[in-house]
Amino acid sequence: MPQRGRPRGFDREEALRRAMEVFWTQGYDNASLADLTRAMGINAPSLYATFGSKEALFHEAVALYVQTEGSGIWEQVETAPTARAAIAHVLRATAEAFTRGDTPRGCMIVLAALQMQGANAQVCDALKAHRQANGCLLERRLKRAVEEGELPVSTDCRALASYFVTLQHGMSIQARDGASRETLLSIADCAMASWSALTS
Amino acid sequence: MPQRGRPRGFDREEALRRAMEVFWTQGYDNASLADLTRAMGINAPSLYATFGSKEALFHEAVALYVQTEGSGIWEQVETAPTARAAIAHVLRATAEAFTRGDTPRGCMIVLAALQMQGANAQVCDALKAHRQANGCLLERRLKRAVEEGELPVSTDCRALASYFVTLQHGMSIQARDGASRETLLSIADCAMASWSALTS
DNA sequence: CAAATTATGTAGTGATCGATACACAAACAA
DNA sequence: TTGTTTGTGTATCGATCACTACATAATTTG
Repeated sequence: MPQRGRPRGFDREEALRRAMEVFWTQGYDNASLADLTRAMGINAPSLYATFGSKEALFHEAVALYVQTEGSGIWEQVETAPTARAAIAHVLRATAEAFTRGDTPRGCMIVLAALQMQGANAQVCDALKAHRQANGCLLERRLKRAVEEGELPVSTDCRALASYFVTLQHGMSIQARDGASRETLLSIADCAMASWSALTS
Repeated sequence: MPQRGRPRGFDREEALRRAMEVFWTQGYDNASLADLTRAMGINAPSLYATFGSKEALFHEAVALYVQTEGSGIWEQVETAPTARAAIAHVLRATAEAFTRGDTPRGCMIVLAALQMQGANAQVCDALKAHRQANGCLLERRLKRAVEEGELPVSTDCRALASYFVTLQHGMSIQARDGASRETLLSIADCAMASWSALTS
């Protein structure tokens, strides 16, 4: 039995993509159901029947964001030949992704929900977990570089990972404030110019 | 004539300070009038008679924040003997201010309003102006350091200022995510460890 | 005293929030 | 056909939003 009942009159993935863009630009709280349904081209009951609730829709939108937009930034961390190349790619890909022109500026994971009060606690915690996962990813890559001899054993991998991920978070603010791609790339260059000083 | 009519029944500055803390922790949108009046210990009509509107109250709260909380971070930029000392102080003072314990974590200017949509545009622009003013402050200090011979004339002051201010913004996210004072200080140390590599 | 002025508390404004009740439409199963 | 299942559109729900009308309290002025 393929399907029962009346078939859905819209593309679920396309609607989710539209919702992601709304959450990305406006954040979780500021994205009203009216904004979402207008962008998705559906009415509220269809949204609730398909996605459950505004919060469930947001979690799906975050998953889609990580899978599509975020992958170009973080996917090569493990496979890059060196930790230096991995982090250089993260920073440069960030500068490019945040100023693409056809997508909102900055990172949805950083910008969509920062005030953890009351009902938004779960939403905020989910984004926080994603942010911290990125930090852990960098830290693991740095530790591997120490094991492989790329970096000295005295390297403080946790501090270094925090440093780079903090810069990457700050680039979201800069992008939202209108920083150009050249500016963001120069920031990435500054960070990498100090690589040898940081790993000695 | 000292004052006419019924005297105000509460301390204006104390109420403003309470409002600042609410905006600081919850952001502009998420801070409801019910939250504000509860924290300030007054009713809505008193708030409107004294401050005009929620937005006007927010602007006053921002001014108070810059004057009280932000001053410890930025006030020594001009007077510090060297640009290096100025920026080192900014980063270390940031790490300490963001993890004080008796105040909300992170910077109100960075965290209080990031989604510039519709009615929040003016609020968002005001914070954006403050953020960019900090970047310009650092850039001017670096240019002065070039003029004074502390830094070589080849120094890209704008890129360097963007780099440090981006890191400072990212520290707000880290602080909100629970980073310890030691972690934030290690981030500041990483940035300063690369000073000589960045200024050559 | 009375008049004028300003602040406060109660109670409510219309608008919008996220979420739904309900009747109807569109598919399949029997 | 008839019954079952599922999606859609209208029209709303109670709660909360920022904000205020209005009567009263508290003070100074005359």
